[in-house]
Amino acid sequence: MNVELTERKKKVLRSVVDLYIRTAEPVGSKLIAELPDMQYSSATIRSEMADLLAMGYLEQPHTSAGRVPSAAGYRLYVDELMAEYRLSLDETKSISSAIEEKMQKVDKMVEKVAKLVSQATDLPAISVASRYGGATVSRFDLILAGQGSIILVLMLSSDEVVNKLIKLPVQLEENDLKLLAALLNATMTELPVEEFNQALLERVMRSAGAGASLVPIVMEFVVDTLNRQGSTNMAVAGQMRLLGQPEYRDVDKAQRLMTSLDEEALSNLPAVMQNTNGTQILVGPEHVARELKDTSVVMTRFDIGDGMQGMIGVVGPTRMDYAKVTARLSYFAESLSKMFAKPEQPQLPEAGKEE
Amino acid sequence: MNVELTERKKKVLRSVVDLYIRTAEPVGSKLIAELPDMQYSSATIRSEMADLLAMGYLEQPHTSAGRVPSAAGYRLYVDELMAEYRLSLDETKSISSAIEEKMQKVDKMVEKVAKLVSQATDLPAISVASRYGGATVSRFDLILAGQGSIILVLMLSSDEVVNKLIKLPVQLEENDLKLLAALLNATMTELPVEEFNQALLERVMRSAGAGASLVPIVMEFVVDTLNRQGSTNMAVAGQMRLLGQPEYRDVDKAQRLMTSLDEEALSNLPAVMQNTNGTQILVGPEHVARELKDTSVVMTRFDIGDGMQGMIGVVGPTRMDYAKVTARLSYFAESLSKMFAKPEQPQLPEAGKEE
DNA sequence: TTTAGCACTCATTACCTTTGAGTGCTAAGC
DNA sequence: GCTTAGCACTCAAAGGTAATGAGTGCTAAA
Repeated sequence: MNVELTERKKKVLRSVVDLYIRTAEPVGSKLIAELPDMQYSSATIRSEMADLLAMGYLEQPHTSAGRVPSAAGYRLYVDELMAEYRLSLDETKSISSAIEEKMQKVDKMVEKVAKLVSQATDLPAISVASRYGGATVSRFDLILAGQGSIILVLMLSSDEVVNKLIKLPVQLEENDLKLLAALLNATMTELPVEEFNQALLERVMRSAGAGASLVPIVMEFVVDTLNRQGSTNMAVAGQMRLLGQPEYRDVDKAQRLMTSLDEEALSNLPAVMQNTNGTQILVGPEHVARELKDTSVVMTRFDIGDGMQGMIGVVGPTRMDYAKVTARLSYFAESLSKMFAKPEQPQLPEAGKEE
Repeated sequence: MNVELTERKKKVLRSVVDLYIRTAEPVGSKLIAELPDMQYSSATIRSEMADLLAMGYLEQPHTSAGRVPSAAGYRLYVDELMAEYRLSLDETKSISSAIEEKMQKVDKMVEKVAKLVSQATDLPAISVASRYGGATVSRFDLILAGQGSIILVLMLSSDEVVNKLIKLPVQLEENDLKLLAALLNATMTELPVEEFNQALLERVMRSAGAGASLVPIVMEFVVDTLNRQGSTNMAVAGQMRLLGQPEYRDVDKAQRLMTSLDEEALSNLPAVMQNTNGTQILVGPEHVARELKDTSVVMTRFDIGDGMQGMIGVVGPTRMDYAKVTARLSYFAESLSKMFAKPEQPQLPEAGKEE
């Protein structure tokens, strides 16, 4: 359809989007004409805007109102027109120091990241972490803990360590445990989840001797853990920030969007994870989702070590400050990747420091 | 001031509150007169209501409007007038089955409970868990995990088990670890957090031999863990549900309340924890908090085993269905207490079940 | 090709009127 | 002496109309 926009048209379009992002009000020709670096009169702007309207880049809420960017307009804006937003030193600093505070476990981390991103962008944020490879157990340990309690420690291929306290009616000796641990290590390490079946259970139990009654419990826990590992972990934070946006003064609208977030986001994101890995922007109706029409999503991937990848994103009105949001999100992703790249520096002896 | 209310006045007051809770609209004399078990005419009701107004139990938004309960009116209502709400079988079932799904760790649990409570009451909910006694380490274990990695396993006095993967540049033998573990168990168990000081560190390091470089790392982790154990854990969920309430159609109001929740709740709750341990209801201006005027809080304690106590509560408009909310909350608290009372039933061998 | 000018459109706002729910008071009834 | 019917009065909410003004489209001149 349209071959190419003239430079002037682009300039006008950019101005419209910029202004609309700032004010959330339809922008008129006069306003643009008064912009410092705009050398044409409002009449000229008017005719340019009429063209842009015809081309589908702008929309008109009603006859005598200013113009508003259409979805296509936003698309063009984010793809070509948008000025790079340069993060100020303050901004990078506050993001970095926020991330600095060590994140403990992965599931906790996901929540914290969501919260931080939401804070940094003043929009609702989503954070997802998921493993691509299935983890396996790389090592079993059994520790006797007194009064018939046993601690089961699993070390996973992902270098994570999980444990479970098992209270057994049976009395077991230190030696029984050693034997059982050896057996488990011999038969159950490096196995993907799928292979933990009834057959394996029976085979192992037969050789287990005194500790046989422990085996099913161990297996259940292993399967549980590996499944949990494989699953996706996601968190939403700062939903309330939507209310700060003028387009969601309508409570019903805000509510509808927010309730759809939990389920909706989930179904959308896998698709994105497989695609490009820069920052991705979904504008309005491009969504698969049903009623997120005047809503946009900006998201970025980041690397976590150990076979995991993460994604952070924000949700907001189509009229959001894409430049700023993108910049902050990217910086966030970068910082996170960096942080995970040097995990748990071989720590130098230094005690008593607290978060 | 007022000595006692006549039965009839009480009946009228109860009707006003009941109706207002249902409709969120000022209630007029005619409406009450038409109530099935009300044997007086609207004129009589009117004069009774005038009295109640004078006594401060009712308020009048404007001259020609119906009446609305005042804070004092709500207070009287929840203290004396409120009819017990009987949970239906359906309700108890859905609450129970929601809780049934095992909650893993305490911090995860807090969030889950908040979510469940919010769901059950359709209001924003808070959930807090905190330990009263300081935990101690009751057992140390060190496990060699290949490539210079060591797994440190702590068993706490609360029966929780935590671990940490330590990557050390130094190479340590199985035997070194055994010795170190024995040393740690001899010197660092049963100690409250406060005693982990520089002196202890130095003393232990002196006797540690080959594993000396590990000691500071272990200690840092221990201190960290014990502090975390002592700290309060709290979660807020379902903030968005506020928007469903007509009094918070005003977005600004909802937003103000919600932002104040995070900090405010924190400062309020300790006070309550120490007080009564039934269900407690804070009505409107009784709050310590600043701008929670037409907001009430209903909360209940519940027992977690192992030196912990929990609290669940909801936040909502003063006009909330106290009876229903209280009933559900109490049932929740009971179920939770019960669940924690029989933790981790000595499990019978049974494998392959998943959540 | 650009711009000034002007008639026109239409959402928003302000202002006024109407409506009706609900009250307070008084006088009659039980 | 309670209770209740009746009635004038109040006032928020709803509806309807007019004024306002931002912004447009078009035309004619520069």
